[in-house]
Amino acid sequence: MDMKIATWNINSVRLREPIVLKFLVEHAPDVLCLQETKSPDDKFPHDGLEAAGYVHRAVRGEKGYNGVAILSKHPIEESGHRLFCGKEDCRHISARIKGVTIHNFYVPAGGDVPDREKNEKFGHKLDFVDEMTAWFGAGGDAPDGPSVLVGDLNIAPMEHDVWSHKQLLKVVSHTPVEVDKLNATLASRDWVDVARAFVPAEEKLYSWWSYRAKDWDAADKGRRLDHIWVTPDLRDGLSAYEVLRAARGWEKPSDHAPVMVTLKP
DNA sequence: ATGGCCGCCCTAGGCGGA
Repeated sequence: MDMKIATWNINSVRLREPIVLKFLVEHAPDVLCLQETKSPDDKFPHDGLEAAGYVHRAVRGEKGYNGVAILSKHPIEESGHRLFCGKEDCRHISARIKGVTIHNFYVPAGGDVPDREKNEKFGHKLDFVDEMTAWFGAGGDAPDGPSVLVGDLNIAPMEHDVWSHKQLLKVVSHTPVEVDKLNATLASRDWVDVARAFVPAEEKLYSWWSYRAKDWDAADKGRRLDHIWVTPDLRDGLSAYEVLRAARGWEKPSDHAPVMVTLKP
């Protein structure tokens, strides 16, 4: 049986519960990974999601910021999380579902200035990505076995993952130092970048459009910040990939669109 | 042409987003 996995930076799960439910009804993923839930666990909208059929949930939230969650139609066989950069912030959660370990990440945005001497948020972001690389790499102790890594990684690595490569080279999310570090994470377990297994590298592909643009759709100054990676043992099972761009235009939208992958056994 | 926008919080301006 196929397994459809979606990832979505929801920018407040309580405010956007209606469009989460709309997405679940219309696209029926087996698993939905959320970031920026901005909700303590005791205020998470469990009831609506339960009624929608997502009766298995692993949530890790805090007040006001960050927060990740994995919602599933199928049992969560094991779940866990790891702390990064020695912080208790809620930026990672994992769940094993149907034998596949799913990692859901919310990588720090990194602030405005791409210089760790002047901006400690940028340093935090770089260190966070380094720690991911070490954890998944040869000396790390991340779980073995078929795995999927999803989330808002806040880095658009390739030239056509941004609307203007040249204009964004010094903008946090597309600087060479960030891209190099993300590529090191990608290499740490020979992860497959699912988006680019389906969409040629020369084709523009985005998952995020700023709220500040007057007309996000017409301006189309997007970035591909949301990613789905799979371990090589899952490569042959990849059967579909989609960025649900339409959701960026829904009522009270998130600035990120949901991204989906379908895996065949 | 990035920012003119968002959402959160001990309700109102500051913080974080990217």
